[in-house]
Amino acid sequence: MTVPRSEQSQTAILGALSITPMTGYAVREEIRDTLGHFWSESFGQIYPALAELERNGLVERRQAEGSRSGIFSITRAGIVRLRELLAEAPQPSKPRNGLMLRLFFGAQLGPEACRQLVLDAREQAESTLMQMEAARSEASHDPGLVQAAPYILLTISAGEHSARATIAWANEALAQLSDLEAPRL
Amino acid sequence: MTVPRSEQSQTAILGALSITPMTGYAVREEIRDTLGHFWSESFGQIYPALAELERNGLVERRQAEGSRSGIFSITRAGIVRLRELLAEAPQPSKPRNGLMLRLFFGAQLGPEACRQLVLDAREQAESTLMQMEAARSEASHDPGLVQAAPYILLTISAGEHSARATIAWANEALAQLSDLEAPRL
DNA sequence: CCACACATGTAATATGTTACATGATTTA
DNA sequence: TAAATCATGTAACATATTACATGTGTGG
Repeated sequence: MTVPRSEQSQTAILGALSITPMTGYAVREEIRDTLGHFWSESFGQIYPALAELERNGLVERRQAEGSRSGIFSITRAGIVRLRELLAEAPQPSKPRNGLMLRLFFGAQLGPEACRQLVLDAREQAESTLMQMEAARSEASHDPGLVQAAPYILLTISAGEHSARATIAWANEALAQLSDLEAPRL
Repeated sequence: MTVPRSEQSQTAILGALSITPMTGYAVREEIRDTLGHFWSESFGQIYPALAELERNGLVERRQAEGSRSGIFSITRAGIVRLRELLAEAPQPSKPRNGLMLRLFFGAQLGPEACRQLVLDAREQAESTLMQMEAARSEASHDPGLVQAAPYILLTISAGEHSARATIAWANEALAQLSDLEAPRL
């Protein structure tokens, strides 16, 4: 029995290939562009993982004609494995929120710097919100995604809720930081 | 120049010690109990990091009298270093949200299992929300935290916003999953 | 033809968790 | 006094990023 070799990466990769066959390079682009807000994989994980998936017969590699690039597609066994992996309980990732760490010790950092951190966070959330809205219309209109669209929209909705919550929090936080900078008369 | 040796861990540890001196064991408990929702460190990081901080004169270790346990306290230089570290831009952590990964490929997993995942997420958010409310009254009333309280409350508020957003999203998602299970007549 | 994106892979490094070993202190 | 908790540390393992090496295809 081989070591789990990051089942999480396998799940993401098999999932990407369950949509359509593609190169390893494209798998990474796909994950970055569509799952980017809640998942990430680097080349250093993707290529070894693809090699192992191939050894285990979960994906197949075909040379595109007249090209050096290999197109990976998921096998029947790969689909079965993907469903197994998805059915496992999501392992809670250890949180590492640099913004919150800084604000928690904000008394050391001072209100000015904290204010700037919150402004940055709000800006980023606003950008995320716009990207989510773009992704929403994309997912709704792509005819290749009729099966997957309702589920993908669930994740987009989560991103929107999260971004809006961040913006609302940031506005409250900025008001409170102003009170700290200019203490009550 | 020594390798960065995870500046992030140093920040969290120096921050904890900036509140009050304590043992390495207590540092970990403190981080888990008060920063737990957005930060985590394991013993395997804390003890080596404390040893290096000591070598660099950023913390000092004193033996508690009649005891084998060492009490670490932050030095003047440690405070300076902490402020430097806090002033650095928070490095965005690569997201790995197992719930979203599963929902994204929910078409493979099926609506039933997705529904259960969302129910679990909602339950967890409700639990978080209660813990945040408890933390809020604790932080407001602890006389040792008068300086830090306004900043700590900022992070608690963020946790509350986030948890409420998750609950609202989950309710929407559950409604949409019901539609999928019982298709329109 | 030059720059850039596509494509694959490995090695070095960094980061992080878990299990283990060890023993003191506290509490039931 | 037995069990649980406090306390420190290390080693083995697991995970992940980055830089590098290498080459192909494509558009200006």
